[in-house]
Amino acid sequence: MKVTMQEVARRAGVSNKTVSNVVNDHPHVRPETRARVQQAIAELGYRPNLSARGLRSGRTGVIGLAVPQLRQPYFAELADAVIAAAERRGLGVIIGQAGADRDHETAVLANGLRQTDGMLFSPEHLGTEDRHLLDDVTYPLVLLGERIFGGPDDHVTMHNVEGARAAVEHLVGLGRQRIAVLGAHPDRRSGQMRPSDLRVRGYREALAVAGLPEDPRLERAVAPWLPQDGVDATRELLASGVEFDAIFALNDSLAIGALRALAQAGRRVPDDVAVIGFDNIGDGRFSTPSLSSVDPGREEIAETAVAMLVERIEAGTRDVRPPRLHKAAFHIVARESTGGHDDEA
Amino acid sequence: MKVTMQEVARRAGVSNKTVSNVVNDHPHVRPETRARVQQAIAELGYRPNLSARGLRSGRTGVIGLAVPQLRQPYFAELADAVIAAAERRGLGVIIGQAGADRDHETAVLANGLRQTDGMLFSPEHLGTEDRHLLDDVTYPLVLLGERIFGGPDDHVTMHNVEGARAAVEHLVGLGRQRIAVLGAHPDRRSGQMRPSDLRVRGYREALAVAGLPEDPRLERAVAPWLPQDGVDATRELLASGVEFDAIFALNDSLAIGALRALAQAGRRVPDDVAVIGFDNIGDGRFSTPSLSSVDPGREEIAETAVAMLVERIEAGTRDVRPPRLHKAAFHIVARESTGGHDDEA
DNA sequence: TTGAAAGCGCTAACAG
DNA sequence: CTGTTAGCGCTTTCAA
Repeated sequence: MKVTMQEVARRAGVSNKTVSNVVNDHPHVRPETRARVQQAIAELGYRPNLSARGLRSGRTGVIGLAVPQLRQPYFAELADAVIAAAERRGLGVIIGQAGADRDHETAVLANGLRQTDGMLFSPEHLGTEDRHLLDDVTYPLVLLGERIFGGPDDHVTMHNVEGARAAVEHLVGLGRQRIAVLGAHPDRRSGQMRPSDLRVRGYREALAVAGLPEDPRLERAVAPWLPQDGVDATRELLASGVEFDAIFALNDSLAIGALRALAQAGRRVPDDVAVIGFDNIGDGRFSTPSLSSVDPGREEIAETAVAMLVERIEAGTRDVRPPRLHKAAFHIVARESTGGHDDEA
Repeated sequence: MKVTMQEVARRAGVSNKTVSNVVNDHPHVRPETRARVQQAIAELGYRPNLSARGLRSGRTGVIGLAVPQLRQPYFAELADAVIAAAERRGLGVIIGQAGADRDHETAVLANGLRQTDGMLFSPEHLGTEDRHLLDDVTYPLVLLGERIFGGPDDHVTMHNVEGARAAVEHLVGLGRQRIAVLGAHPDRRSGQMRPSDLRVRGYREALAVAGLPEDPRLERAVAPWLPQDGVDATRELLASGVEFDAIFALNDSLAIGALRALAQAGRRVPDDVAVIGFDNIGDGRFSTPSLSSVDPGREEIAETAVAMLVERIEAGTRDVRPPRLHKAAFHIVARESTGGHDDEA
């Protein structure tokens, strides 16, 4: 069942050092010796014990990824991309769900995920005011999203402001004048850098550029950002009686909820109301109508984050280099919900 | 940065054995000694090295989960549930994507996922004909789904035949007589136990019970089971000119594609065509119309699979006990696409 | 180019 | 109740 390097060495008539060299593709092994060792490995079914290797080398070959919940499509797709990026580098990925509350998130950050060389962390509840928690972190860490700023860690994020602005400009370009936004944060403390704050900022910038007035009745606060919340917010918007001819939902789940509530209320999309979301999750391609969105560059985010984490891990310590910030390229995906041509299905 | 048990022991004025006892909640430690050790641990910021523990104990405290792709909602939700179940037992989960092809799946099975005590494996391409691959597996393994039968491993799966039959009976109960099925396997080799084969069997059983004739034109082969495939299959069905008043899609992604294709073709759901899927993924609640489905008991599957794997791991060897098969309880969720009351949104 | 041997940090006998 | 000690399987000097 469990074969050790010793046994392979004995079988091949060499020392374990030589076996180790072969296993790790070190040079300076005579071809015939290598062949003999490889045969012994095959015959015995030897598989290196990664715990021992990890103990010896101080590396586990595994990175952690902490997200709020995998069942949210955005995070599932992100995890998919992260796993693929890690696999390309021969790394495994342990996924932790930091869950619904702040305490759980704090615990995940404090403990890291077990058995990993470093972690990618996408906080939902922790903010810049919790920056001090980062001081106690002893492992390489890359943050996803810009919830926590000012720490010593690398960040990989998206163009929240610019993407939102482009989304609203897209609506303006369709001639829409009364554009509602869904998903502003209920707690409007200043100085926050939550995705909601940034995307609302982009929304306002676009209005300003277009010379359209801001109307507080069009800014709907909702949290969290699940489809049901989109349904609720849209119903409230409809019930409020305020006129609107477009909705910018701060993520696609909200937008999908909005599509549903609009359909139930008999509003046609995009004729009566144009709808655009944010994230470009897979579901948006097949909703009815298909959903326009801001594609935030998920693959680029995953690839860059893993690359940065690997660099930090290989550098050995956490703060050798100044923190870096990478923002992935975004683009607008126009589908039926904004009158776009049905691009795919 | 890295504190060892030795240092904690020195600081607390005890031996490392005592520290070990404290860390692992072993009994027989005087409260005051325990307190002293805990204080030393806190002061030094000691964290046990899991590689060392793993090397010593032969356990890593991590299990593997191999699925085709995390971006498919069914697998994302399954992974979500598995991670939660594992976390309850203090275990981590490494997720591997066995991907699109058979070779990759074979490789994952052969190698296991690195650094794990055992694996949950949900094969998509491997079938019973590949059962011999299981002979070479040396780690505890629990299979999800019934693609591979006859090996020594535990299985956790769903009531594919019964669930499908119930779905079709639901449609029959609505008075539908011309029920199409989407997602039969293109390669109709006999003796296969693929989900598609089983669900088609349930479909036929329900027709037989209802006294409805089978019609090959109503059985549409499609693979894989992504939304686009549902769109394509539904378009072909429409183009074929065969009459139908209901669609049973073998999974929800296909069903969502079908809803889309029907909407584009101007067919009303459920008035003209009732639609039901299988899996009860989250998206179905918010599609337009909301999607009826068979809920396969995902939580139960995850919980049972993890429990079985833990048992196998603790038993030590792979074939101490005869293989077990667990099928989770299912139930029909009736939503708008079959004229059901809109239960949630 | 290969061998011998020393640990990595932890757990579990075994002693006391 | 607590200390001593021997490895777990691997990598890696240091020699040969």
